[in-house]
Amino acid sequence: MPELPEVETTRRGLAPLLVGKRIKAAIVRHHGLRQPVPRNLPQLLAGATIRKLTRRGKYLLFDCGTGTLILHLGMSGRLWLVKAGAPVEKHDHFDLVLDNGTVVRLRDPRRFGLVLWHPGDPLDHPLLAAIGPEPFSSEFDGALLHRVTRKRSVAIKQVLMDSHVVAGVGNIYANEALFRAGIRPATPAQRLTRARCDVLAEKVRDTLQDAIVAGGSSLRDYVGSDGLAGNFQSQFLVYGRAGQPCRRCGGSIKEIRQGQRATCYCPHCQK
DNA sequence: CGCCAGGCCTGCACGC
DNA sequence: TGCGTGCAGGCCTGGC
Repeated sequence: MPELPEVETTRRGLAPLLVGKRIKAAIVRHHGLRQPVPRNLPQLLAGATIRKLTRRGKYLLFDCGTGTLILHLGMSGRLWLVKAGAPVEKHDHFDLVLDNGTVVRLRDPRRFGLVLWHPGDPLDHPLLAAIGPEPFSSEFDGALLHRVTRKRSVAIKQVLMDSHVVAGVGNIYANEALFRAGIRPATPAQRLTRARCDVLAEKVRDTLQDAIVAGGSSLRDYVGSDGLAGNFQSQFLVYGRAGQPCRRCGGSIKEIRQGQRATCYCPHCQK
């Protein structure tokens, strides 16, 4: 499911409902996520007040004063608010029970998500410390893309999806941004000129921004924290459109595989 | 049955 | 030897 726009949509939907609220209890129904959920998490969270809800890459960070609850939605995770007593379904692995009669619920069928605790500054957590700059920060620009690609022969699409280069860009938005930039996904990264890196950085930001405005993309079962589906998928230019006409030139969108991931592009518009 | 799916970490092989 | 880089595999369930 979620790349940066979906995580940010979730954050924006939940933050006003959670910040300042007190956690009555935390319920872990399944400890077997990508990493084990800490056994003592309920004790750490009970009685804490949520001070802030922020995001770093695809990680959600709940500032609880004494430490931070770190949450990742993996491929199939969804986080939303339900009323206390709402029926629990098969893959509802984690609940934060608030003292106002609502519950923050994590559902994650594939269990590639994470629920972790970190005392102190969450950005020091090993999983977060190594992440590249936020795409909307001034640190991420064409100069950075140009610098980090100089010695890399791997395809530019795989560089975009490398979270150590830039945070939050997954398969969908890498495909879409490359189309907007007019760059072939298989282009060896080191062959991009500085000018093309400038365009690409700009298009990455534009694509993510447009997706956030649309409330993210809803594929399969993803819905936002408010239960509403995002609709950026209706604006996809290439992702999932193999064999369909390019919205710009009318030619046929092509699909290849890169690193076991589907890549879609227009051979005419992307060089 | 096999293959595919929005993520991302680890370990290994390789070349400089 | 050490480092960066580039792959493949693994973690899971569900849908086609």
